[in-house]
Amino acid sequence: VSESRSSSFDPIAEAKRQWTDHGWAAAAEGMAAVTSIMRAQQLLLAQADGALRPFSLTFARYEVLMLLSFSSRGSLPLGRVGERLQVNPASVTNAINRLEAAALVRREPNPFDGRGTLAAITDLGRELAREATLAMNESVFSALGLPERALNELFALLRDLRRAAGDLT
Amino acid sequence: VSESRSSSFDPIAEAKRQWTDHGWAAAAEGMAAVTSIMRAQQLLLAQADGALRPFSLTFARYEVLMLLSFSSRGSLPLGRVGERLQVNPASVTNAINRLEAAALVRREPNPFDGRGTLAAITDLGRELAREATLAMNESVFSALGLPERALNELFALLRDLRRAAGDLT
DNA sequence: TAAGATTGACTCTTCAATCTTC
DNA sequence: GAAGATTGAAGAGTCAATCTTA
Repeated sequence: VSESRSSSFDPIAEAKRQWTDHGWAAAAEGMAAVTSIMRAQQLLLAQADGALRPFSLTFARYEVLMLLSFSSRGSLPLGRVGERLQVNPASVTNAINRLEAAALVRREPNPFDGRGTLAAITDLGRELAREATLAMNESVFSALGLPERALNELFALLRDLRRAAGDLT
Repeated sequence: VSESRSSSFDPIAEAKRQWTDHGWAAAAEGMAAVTSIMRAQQLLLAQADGALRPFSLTFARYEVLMLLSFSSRGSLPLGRVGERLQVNPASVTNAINRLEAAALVRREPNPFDGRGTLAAITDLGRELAREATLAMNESVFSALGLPERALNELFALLRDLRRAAGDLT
């Protein structure tokens, strides 16, 4: 195995080596893949939150805002938001509370279900979502430093992983 | 574009379509890759925490324990733990507090630096780390449902991404 | 009885401020 | 003054319990 001659040390590659040395070779690839995903998420989340800070948004709330802006009526039942974003009902309540406090979203009663509540994006919310997306596209999504082909491969591999994990039905 | 005929609906593929429709095609692949990583991390973290629950460990604390068990002396300065795991000093303090409360780790003064503290793994910590790893290998790392070749590709792609993000020097 | 939403308790993370030692 | 570590406050996530309505 050749080591990159520049001072590059990868903790995950090191862990993989340890796994093999301890007789867990069969799980070493999976360990390395899982740990890589965890670390990449951490880095990307920090970048995203940084890009969104000027808009007083977090990535979680940005996702909610984009989901609403893409919905055909500009509003969705809170439960459906949680489904699509795969987060707890409690997290949705929290996110909508903050978005509502910032006047980016309004709560409305669900006309089809007296128990339900709709989250409806406001004009201000649409405007902020557009601006935030420009920032996200420039500072995060277009700044990953990987060629398009690699990004598509990554998407495909992770889609398989999500499918195997029971996500995506 | 062909739709899988079984009821498979992928929110991320849908978002990618929206990105293209809104004139953000140049960033669509990056958006899909980033969102995929976020979602995959969420799923894997839930699986990991589930597998570690019988041991009263979280993934964060499990990583600390493994790092210490692999270190040559069985102990490391807290600062180095944070470096390797890429987490805040405050998070390290918290994790070590819990591990110490469970008698899996002991704090010791750093003989080479009066300001510093070492985290040293105990025999109990080593034993629990071994058992937890068997569970993680079986329920998570070997249960991803992807062929070894795909896992290696995933690792390589994410290593490139981490490198471009300034991780990994 | 079940489903939609909210609340409160707890965990984990980050940030700013602080304390000790170099 | 700078570095290692800790503390307290705030954000965001999960879980269990609760309230209202179907």
